[in-house]
Amino acid sequence: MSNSSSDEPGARLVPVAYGHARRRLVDELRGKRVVLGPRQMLAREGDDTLNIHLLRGGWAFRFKSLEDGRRQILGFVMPGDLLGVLEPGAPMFPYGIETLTETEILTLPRQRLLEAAAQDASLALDLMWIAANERRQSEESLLSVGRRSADERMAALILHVYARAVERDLADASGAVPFPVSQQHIADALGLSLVHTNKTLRRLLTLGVYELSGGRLRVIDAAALGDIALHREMAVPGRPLF
Amino acid sequence: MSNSSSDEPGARLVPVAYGHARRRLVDELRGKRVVLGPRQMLAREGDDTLNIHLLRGGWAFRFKSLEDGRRQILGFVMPGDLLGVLEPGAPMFPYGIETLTETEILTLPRQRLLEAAAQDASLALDLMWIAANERRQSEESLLSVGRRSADERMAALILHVYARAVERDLADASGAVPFPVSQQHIADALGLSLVHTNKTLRRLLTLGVYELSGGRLRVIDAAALGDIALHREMAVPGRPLF
DNA sequence: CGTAGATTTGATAGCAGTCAAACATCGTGG
DNA sequence: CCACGATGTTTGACTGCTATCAAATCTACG
Repeated sequence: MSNSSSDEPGARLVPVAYGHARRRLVDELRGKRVVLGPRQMLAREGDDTLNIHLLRGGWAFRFKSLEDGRRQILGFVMPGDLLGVLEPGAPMFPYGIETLTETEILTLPRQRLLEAAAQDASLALDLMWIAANERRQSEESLLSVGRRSADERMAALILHVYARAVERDLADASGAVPFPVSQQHIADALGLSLVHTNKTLRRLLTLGVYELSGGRLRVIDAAALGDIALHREMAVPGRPLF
Repeated sequence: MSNSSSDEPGARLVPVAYGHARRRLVDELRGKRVVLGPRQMLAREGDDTLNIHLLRGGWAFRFKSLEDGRRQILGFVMPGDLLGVLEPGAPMFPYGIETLTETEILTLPRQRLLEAAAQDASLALDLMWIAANERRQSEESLLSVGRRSADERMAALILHVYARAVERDLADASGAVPFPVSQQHIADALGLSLVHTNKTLRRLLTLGVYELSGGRLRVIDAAALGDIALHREMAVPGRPLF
């Protein structure tokens, strides 16, 4: 990932709270920084849950798959997201994680994190917030995949990813945000075939409501996309800053 | 919803921990017991999040819908489940809740619950467990709806609902559990049309792997259903008992 | 340049949706 | 006890959205 400054990547994401209790906590938990290249598996379905990862820079995605290879992308992961299994007692990852770009990851021993949360209600509440928020996002996807047409799903995905990226200050001056995915990834996120995804993307493109090229996405007409998607999603404020 | 004994309904669900700290907590939070008939809206999409509900008896479902009426059922809710928005800062319900049977509900003031969690890390961790577990279930559904065929989805749903109900001791002597839903509900849960749901249900029925009638479900051949669904889902132990 | 991966397009197939209507079930009222 | 209406289930006919197949570009890059 590219942070032009010499700052630790991702640091600007947490301008206020970083350096607060969390910093100490992260140090005490003996997190380890790791840098991964693109297309690396951070976790496979069924892996042990020993570690929890904090994505400091770069993009990845979470997915589940069926034995015959069909794959469903559960969500795209961007800097600031937490990756791991929070339920104490769950021995295995229920999903896999693969990087899309070079990523910087802070790996924490899960046991220590959960123990810390057992001592610190505010940390536990933060983790609860995260889990609850991810459930919300999953359920938004479930609505899309279950009940929206291809066009509608695409519009909803574009809006969702864009809003989330903007929220995290990933937009450049022109309003474009990174979205380093192939059409195959989009297809797997929407439950569509690659070919149909391409045709859908192309059809929407002629409407001039968004741009997607070179791994960057720009929403031009959010209202129009919202109309297409029959979409009225609202982000929840108050995300904990790690 | 019938407990022949004079016990408080649902009490047998928590044979060990009930009467523990949770009981006190529930009392202190000034929860109110409410009984609702079938087909009652416990919450609508967009409702304020003032209350969190604990389902003590009966069944309900959570759903999201699009403006034109299409509806996606996010999950079926059975005794012991918690219903509410955990993210502090979220003002509105992102989904609706409707009862399927007569239900008994313990309604808690959300603010008090969250405040209590902020004081009590073990409570916060329990809530985190619940949120994380619901995310897991949503994502299992997402895989189904996104990548499984109608037959596969149906098999996966049957297995999932059955396992969850058995886990909560809802099975009778014959191994049947309550599943008080219409085919329309199943259709909305699977992202299928009513007609196709009927045909799918009927097709699977001829295989003799399950029975569903009179609002009760019995799995006859779980292995066969698992093969159909390409399914290898595992429940996580350690659910908090409220 | 040559090769691998990604995008695009056209043709065809099929799973699931839609439409329409018969049939079943059940609670209610005459 | 049966008629009636409302809700839910079942079937058949037809449609169509999306998948699949095949192949032609396009792009990145060693």
